[in-house]
Amino acid sequence: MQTEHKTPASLETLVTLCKRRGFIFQSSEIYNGLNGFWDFGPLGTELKNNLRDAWWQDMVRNPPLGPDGEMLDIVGLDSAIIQNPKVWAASGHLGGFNDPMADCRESKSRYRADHLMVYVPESGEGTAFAFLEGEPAVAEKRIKKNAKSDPSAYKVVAFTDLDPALIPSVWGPDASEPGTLTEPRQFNLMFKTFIGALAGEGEENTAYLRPETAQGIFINYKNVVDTMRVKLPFGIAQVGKSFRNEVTPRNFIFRSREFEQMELEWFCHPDDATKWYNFWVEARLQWWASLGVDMRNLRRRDHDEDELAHYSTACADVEYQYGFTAPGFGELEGIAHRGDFDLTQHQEASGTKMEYLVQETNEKVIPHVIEPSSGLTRGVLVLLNEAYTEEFVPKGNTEGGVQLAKPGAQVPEGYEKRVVLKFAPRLAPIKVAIFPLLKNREELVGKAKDLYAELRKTWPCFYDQTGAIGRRYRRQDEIGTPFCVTVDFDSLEDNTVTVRDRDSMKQERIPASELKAWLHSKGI
RNA sequence: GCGGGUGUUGCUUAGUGGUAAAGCCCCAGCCUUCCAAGCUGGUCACGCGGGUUCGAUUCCCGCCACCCGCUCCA
Repeated sequence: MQTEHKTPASLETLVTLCKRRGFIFQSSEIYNGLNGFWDFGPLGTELKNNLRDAWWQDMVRNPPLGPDGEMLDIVGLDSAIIQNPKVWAASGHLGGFNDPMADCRESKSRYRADHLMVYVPESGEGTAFAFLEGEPAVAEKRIKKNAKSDPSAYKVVAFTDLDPALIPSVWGPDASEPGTLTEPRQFNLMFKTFIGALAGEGEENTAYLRPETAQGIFINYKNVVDTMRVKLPFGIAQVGKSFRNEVTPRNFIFRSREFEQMELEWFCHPDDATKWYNFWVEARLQWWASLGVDMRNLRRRDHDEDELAHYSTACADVEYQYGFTAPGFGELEGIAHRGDFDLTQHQEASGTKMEYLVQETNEKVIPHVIEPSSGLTRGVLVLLNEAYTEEFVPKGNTEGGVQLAKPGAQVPEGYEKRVVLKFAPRLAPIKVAIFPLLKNREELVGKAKDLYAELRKTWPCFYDQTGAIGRRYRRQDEIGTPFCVTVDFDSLEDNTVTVRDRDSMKQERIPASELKAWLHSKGI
């Protein structure tokens, strides 16, 4: 059945709901928060774990069948967050991205500070004129025109060596007045730390929090090949935290400085790499759809050649129409064809041979790598976006059914608004809620608690006896609990219970003895 | 990092140079035989730090966080 296409929820709506219902909190909130960091509350933790477990189940333990219907071999890994800094030198994360940069506030240009030179008046007083190394003409012209002076009255100083107090009097290369340049700043996005309790903050003690989980896989590639009897092609998967010192964390948990990734590195023969690349792009798109994400909100976007990263020969993103990007799309997962870049880099930097011997042909190859790299944190945001639904439901009963609320529409006469998170049952933080119909009847309460004690052995459950039954249903709707079980007076007679479905709001009477089997059949 | 905006309880709002009000939510009690009912009571807030002032949630400064636009996203 083709369902109506929902309008994406605004970010503000989601942030508010997440806080109110215990999904996601601002990190360090009681100390005014910390930009770019978020804490997962009780329900957010369950949701995130469920997404992670679904990925692990569907990628490592029971991956999809390959392009020729064959079973794939993928093994798991959990590498350290802090690795030898040489890893990041070899991967390219350190080199070339570690230079101090200066911005021009006016022209918005960004300069490598070590490429900027400055004409400073010998007297030390007055405007100084900056120019790009090797292009002093602009500055010399200005000295004559604006300072009515001659370059010989100036000395040339590197911008990086300039007294910071003089920066406000520096005239940038393409500014229309002095004082628009910022102080040089480091732009490396890796978090630095220092190893050893007594260690100083010297270069020799510096280490980095990993900016991606992928490198932990590459540096263990040989260990896995030597111990796990894997044969090409095979995959190594890892889920874990990564850290990037983003210039601008934005959009709730979409871009945060601490986040989680779910990454697969698929090692294959170079001749087959294109085939596997295409396979994984399609497989990953399908996987998100299998979680109940509306295909109309997903799309594949192939990177243009000029936006490919230095390591990549092809890359496609799985994009999602987030509320804050709509009608556009934002990245959810990237599938990169990394070629043999990483293994070759580590082979050269470490001296460890990364070749794989293909027994059948006695051929030694450095495998090529296809990397489906997915954001677990972003995945949670997608699930929340996708699940969030506003509906109009008839007051007092459910006979009139439910209808999707249009943004800004008035609630129709006789209806009221319901907020419901329509998570796939597999992903819902709480699977079953158990209620006694009334809390002032001991028999109902006792039986409901017995049921709760039994069900919580198997599933995350929630017991609630507070308020009217309808209120309790709505509370569960708002956190996405797929099933509510109510013990009523009939239950005392014939040992049946009612199970109320979150989406249809319909009830079904089930013998208590069959409840577990019934719930299992619903995919929770 | 730059520019603009915002900041009163969990949420939505009111208000004031003399430390704050309401609705919803939440909690407790009563009631209630299935979809946010009712009654009674209750908890909870002026983002943080300075300054001015006898006194600041209110005025000023700084900071922090969030939102929008740039920038960034290897």
